[in-house]
Amino acid sequence: MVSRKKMPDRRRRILEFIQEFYFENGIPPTVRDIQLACEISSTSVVDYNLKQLESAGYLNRRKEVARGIELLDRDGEPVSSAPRVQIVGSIAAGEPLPVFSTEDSAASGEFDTVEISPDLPRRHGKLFALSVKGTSMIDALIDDGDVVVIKPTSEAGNGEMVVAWIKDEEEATLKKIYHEGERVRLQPANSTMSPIYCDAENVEVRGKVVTVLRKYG
Amino acid sequence: MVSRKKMPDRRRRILEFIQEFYFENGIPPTVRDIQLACEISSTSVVDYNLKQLESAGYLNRRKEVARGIELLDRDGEPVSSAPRVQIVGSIAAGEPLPVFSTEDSAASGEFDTVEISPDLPRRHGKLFALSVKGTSMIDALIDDGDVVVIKPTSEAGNGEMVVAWIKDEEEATLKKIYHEGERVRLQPANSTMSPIYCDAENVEVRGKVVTVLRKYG
DNA sequence: CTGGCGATAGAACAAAGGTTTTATGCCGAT
DNA sequence: ATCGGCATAAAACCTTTGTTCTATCGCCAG
Repeated sequence: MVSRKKMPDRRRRILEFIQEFYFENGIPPTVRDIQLACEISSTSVVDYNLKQLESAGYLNRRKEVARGIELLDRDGEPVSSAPRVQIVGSIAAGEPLPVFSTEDSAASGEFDTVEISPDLPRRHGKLFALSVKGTSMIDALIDDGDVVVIKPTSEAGNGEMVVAWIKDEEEATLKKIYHEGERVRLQPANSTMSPIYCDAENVEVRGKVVTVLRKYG
Repeated sequence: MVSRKKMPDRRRRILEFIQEFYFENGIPPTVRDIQLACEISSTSVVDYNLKQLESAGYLNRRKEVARGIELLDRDGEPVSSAPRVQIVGSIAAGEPLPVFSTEDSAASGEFDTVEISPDLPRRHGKLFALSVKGTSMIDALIDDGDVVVIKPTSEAGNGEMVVAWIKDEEEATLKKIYHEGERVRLQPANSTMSPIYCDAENVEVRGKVVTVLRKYG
């Protein structure tokens, strides 16, 4: 994370223009596109400001490459047109959930990934995914082979679908959570199934489900 | 729609490389990037093939603009970074499905839309979506408020999840379809539900489910 | 006042990259 | 065989575009 504070009007205007241009054209603007749009008298001024923006962490510049500006998000990651999240493991009742530290997901690129809708990371930030094994989650409307996209968090409001770790059982499940005083109710999404009640101390929320991806065909 | 038939290997390779490059770098390749990657001896050959691809409707080229290649989908629309499909109506057992002509969906912009993963239109072409009302589809792992993304088609293989129109009943359902000689079995995804059997003549496939979108939180 | 610093200018350079021109090999149809 | 369309080549050509150099202006602390 880099400094993100006050910035000259013109610089801000340049940044906004880049975003707008990229959105409208699918390719980044050239230095001279920026110069024209922002009514700047010289390309060197654009270059100067781009360098500032780069060291402030707002963008990358590929050297000596036409349209080499690459916008970065607030984590310094490139704003890709097709964001992907890693499938860091699988989840199934009775089996332990793999260790997932939010941090190391950027490391090792040996995970499978799934493409997700671009507005998800915009709204929720860093995400990861779990592959669902078996039909044991069918009560939560989640089938074998589905992929659940998870936002890491240790807190969840009532009714949210969460990855809950039950310490006693060393077991992870996907359920709706309801806080009821000293205890926690883990509620399947299907009314024909009965809820599970646990001591609040015994349940640890690992993340909440943001979306489910199911592949047909 | 333009001709989409056999194409020389090299041409196909070029097209694939462009897609790959764009996906990996967020910007289109240059003529020389293509030349290098596809082991072509001259930029003019690349140019020649690009012109062919352009008139075949696979891409646009912005004249005299660096990295001016713009990929098109099979309807000739630019491949946007965040494709959206229209929610043309809702579906619920017992209620009629709204009329949806694949054509007019481009008209009137008064529909709600949902953002979808970019690779869906790449793979399936034109899509639309239906909002699911009520929990009557819960047997198919689809909850109230879910949105199903549909690829319009009148044919479906065994086991595919389809929007089926039952003529007699004037009713649309979301089920897995199995062709069994003279009749058709419409199978819920949940084993506790019984299949519906219909005369093959009485069932009309309107489209197949490509994905389900569910919003949490 | 004056040196330092951020921001702006104008102009020119040089590499990157789109386009064109001319020539050649490879068929399949006539 | 041979003519014409299709695909490939090699080499320039020239616009676009990233980069650099030098100079200026406003502001502020010392």
